[in-house]
Amino acid sequence: MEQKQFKPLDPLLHSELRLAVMSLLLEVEEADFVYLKKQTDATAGNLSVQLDKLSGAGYIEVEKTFRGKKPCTLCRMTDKGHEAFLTYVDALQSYILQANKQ
Amino acid sequence: MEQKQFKPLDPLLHSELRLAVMSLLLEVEEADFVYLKKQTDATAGNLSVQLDKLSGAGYIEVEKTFRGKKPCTLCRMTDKGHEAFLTYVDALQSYILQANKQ
DNA sequence: TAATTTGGTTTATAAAATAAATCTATTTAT
DNA sequence: ATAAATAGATTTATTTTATAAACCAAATTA
Repeated sequence: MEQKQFKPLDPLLHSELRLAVMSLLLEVEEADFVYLKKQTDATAGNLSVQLDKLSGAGYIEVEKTFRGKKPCTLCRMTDKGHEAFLTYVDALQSYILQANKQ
Repeated sequence: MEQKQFKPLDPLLHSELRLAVMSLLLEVEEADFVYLKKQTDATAGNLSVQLDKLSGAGYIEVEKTFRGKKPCTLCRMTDKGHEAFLTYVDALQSYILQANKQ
């Protein structure tokens, strides 16, 4: 799909949960595991895996700290992630633009 | 992800190739296999599978005819598919709206 | 002190995407 | 006429992803 008409969709972002996480991190700049889990309504296992992928791609930074005695996993979007997200949103337009005109 | 903030994304449409096909069928109302293959730059195998899924969901109609002596697979979007596509595009907005504002 | 809850990770399973192989019929070249 | 190549796909196999289930350690509650 390297055609003119449709721009390729970054597979790392073209996932419901990862997209939701990135969307949240764009708003808040920093969020912990529990917050992300609640906002996305994801299971902990799924969230853990998807955060790993985003982190592995360098789209988010993950910092493991403690809040009091409990572990606390903090996430924030990197510049690279920010750029990738904007590129993804732009690419999406090539698929849905005429639908918006309906 | 049945939360208020993020609307669920129809898994049948949340696929690069199926989304591209639907996007094309929204424009042209009717297209054959070869045209869809060229416009999406997909492999024939992949396209065949994804057309089956869209057809199985009732999002497109597939008519097998002949053009001269060669087989010709015609596709068009159904009302159900049209509705699903618009709903999908609307749901997407809940993930990417703030990005558009950047 | 025995459950239960919190905050996760790891492993296993199911589903999806992609690629490779195959098939039928038709052209084109020999 | 026959072999090789092309068109238009489908089927099967492989890889990748997503999801769910199981698990773990520490902390809290009963």
